[in-house]
Amino acid sequence: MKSMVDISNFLYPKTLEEAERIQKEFLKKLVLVPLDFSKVSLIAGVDVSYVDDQALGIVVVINKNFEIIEVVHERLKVTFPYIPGFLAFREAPVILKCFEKLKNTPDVILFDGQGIAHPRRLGIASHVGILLNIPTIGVAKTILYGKCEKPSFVGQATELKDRNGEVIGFCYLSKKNTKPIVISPGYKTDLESSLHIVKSLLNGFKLPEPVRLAHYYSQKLKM
DNA sequence: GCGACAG
DNA sequence: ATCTTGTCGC
Repeated sequence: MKSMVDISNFLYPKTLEEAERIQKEFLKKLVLVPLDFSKVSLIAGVDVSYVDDQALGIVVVINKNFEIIEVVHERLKVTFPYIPGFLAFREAPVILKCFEKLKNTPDVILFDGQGIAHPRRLGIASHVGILLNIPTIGVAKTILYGKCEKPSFVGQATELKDRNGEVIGFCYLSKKNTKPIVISPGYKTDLESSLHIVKSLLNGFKLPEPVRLAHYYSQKLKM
């Protein structure tokens, strides 16, 4: 996949204030529209793990039959600390590096983290989606921002709402004896389509297959 | 000022 | 995320 990202400026803020300005600027570019899963053929999953001060990024591309089409990985020294609300500034660099190497162009990308379920609507899924101009969805293991009632049975989705009561995502019980996952649209997807797509990719596991595989490979690559 | 707080 | 063994539940 060809690199079309004008890296450098907004990728490495020097202060939190600068990072917040970038998020507010990116918010203007945020687009939330339905994504027809029937027109999707390639789905990517992204994950990042760490070894000392090195970030290991992984992108796994599968088709709708859950067959692995491509896997790429890259390493990059981390330059930004982990600060809730600013995860993208820590992980986007190595993720973008992976996409520069990727030959396929996925129709939608699933992230391990939030989409718009974020204080400024700019979780890592939204952030990277804007940079790549590819539809994205956030699939997190815990809530960063917002409140929702706990789903009580497998398959139930409860609305995740912000302080104003606006729905920004869903808490979804994808499997028995597990914690609900947090689903939110990232970019060029919406609430309904992001939930539908994630459900379609579960394949019996807690996390959608692309994300599960990405996490699996990122861990295995360190052995 | 006191909690909450993706990976 | 990462440091780490066994263990409860399906």
